[in-house]
Amino acid sequence: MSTPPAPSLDSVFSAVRSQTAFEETVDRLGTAIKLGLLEPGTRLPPERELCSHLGIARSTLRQALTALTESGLLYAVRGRGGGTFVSDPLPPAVAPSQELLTGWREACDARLAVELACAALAATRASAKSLDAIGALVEQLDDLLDDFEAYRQADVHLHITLAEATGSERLVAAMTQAQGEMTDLISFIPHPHEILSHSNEQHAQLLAALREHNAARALAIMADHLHGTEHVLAGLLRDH
Amino acid sequence: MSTPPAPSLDSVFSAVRSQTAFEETVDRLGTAIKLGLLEPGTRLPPERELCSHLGIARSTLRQALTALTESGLLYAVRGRGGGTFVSDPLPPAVAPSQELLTGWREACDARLAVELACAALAATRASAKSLDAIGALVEQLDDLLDDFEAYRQADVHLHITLAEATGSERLVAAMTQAQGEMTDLISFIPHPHEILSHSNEQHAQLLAALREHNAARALAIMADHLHGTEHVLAGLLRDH
DNA sequence: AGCCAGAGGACGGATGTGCAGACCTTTAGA
DNA sequence: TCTAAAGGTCTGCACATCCGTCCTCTGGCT
Repeated sequence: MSTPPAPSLDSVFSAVRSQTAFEETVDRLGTAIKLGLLEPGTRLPPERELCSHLGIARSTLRQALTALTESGLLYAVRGRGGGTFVSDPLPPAVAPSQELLTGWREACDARLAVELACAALAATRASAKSLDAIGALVEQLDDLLDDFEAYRQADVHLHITLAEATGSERLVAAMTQAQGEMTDLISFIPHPHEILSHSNEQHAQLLAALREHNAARALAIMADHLHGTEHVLAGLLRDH
Repeated sequence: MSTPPAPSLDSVFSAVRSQTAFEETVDRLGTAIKLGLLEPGTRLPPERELCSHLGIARSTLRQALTALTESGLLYAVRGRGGGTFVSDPLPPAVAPSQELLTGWREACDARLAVELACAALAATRASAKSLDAIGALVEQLDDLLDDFEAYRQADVHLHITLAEATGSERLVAAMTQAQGEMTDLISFIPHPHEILSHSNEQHAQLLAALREHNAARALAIMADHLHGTEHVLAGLLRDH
């Protein structure tokens, strides 16, 4: 007896549609650009090199580059010394997609997972060098409290640097993706000076906790930090 | 000036190889079976139905079913009233793959992410019903301290139920995958009575924290809970 | 006994993705 | 002027997947 309460199998039998290499490439590069990981003006590696890095054929890579060029994120220059460059300035961001709006809570949950793990792990593993890199970003953020675009970009850098401090490539990739989703949501919300200021204070506190190797405290601060944006989003998107 | 310290772009330019629908299906079903989500003897939905649920063609689904049949996890019965069934008993587990052994730390990190998020979110969101389901599993686990196979299976159920309590489908999927990876690692480690007993005490403590809506405490307990297995693995796999 | 329905099993063509490689075009610099 | 380095184009092939059709088996109903 006591047949174990089988968890629902919806997740096992739900749709299994993996992205194509083309779509995934567009996604990866597009996100990297929007997050500022690839800054405007940056030159990408030559196609023949990049495609081997990505493990795809050049024709496939070119499909992705063409798509990104058409959406204005990249432009290509022919001839020797040419290449593919990140647009400068970037085109204005587009409104978040419907899927993202309806799934915003899940996106926040996914971010929560990555961020909490990074906070906990960085507290035990982060090298002094990594912590200094984070410290530099905290200071930098203090000068950007009045320019949300710039602030957000540096903020992304900080969080990705945190992920790198854990030494886990999977977490870095997950963090990048999570930040990409969040940026699409966040960029349309007003962020006054005092909000950003408070947010960066939390960064500083987090860093202090990491320096003390206090994982529990790092977790608490991070949870609080994320609660902020989630609360704002909840207010704005309640209808969805 | 102050060119922001660009995080390394390795993660942006790293390989992008998506699984085929066939592979993903084998994975999903195989993991579900190994985790006990699909119990031995269970009959799968008819192929024509299942393939539409999964959003793939029947021929593709059949490839996957054939692969799973050949590895002994499934068997098919022809004729009216037939179907595809989960083998009973299941074939003995195979040794963990080399990739998993070399990447065990990343697998643990990924699990940490999912589990922490689930603990934190369940503390605020879990319904009374969900909590009762977890409670039932905790009690059930207490009777299985001497049968690691059975214990592990119910343990997986508990953690997936925890994920379901958050209401986030993504977390449920991530938890399923994470548990699948961990099972391959864990199943070859000796787990004496006292270890399991201690582990289940932590489950009980976690449940208590969830009932109090005490997210911070839930996080702390979960972090501790995971630390246990990670420590054991670290000892055994240090050479890898 | 015979029919029928529901299940797995097998095949063949159509389609789209992706790969591999050769070749063309543009352009800066030697 | 020639060459090297870059993007741009084309063709052919391999393979995964889809879709539909038909076959085979088998328990239950008439």
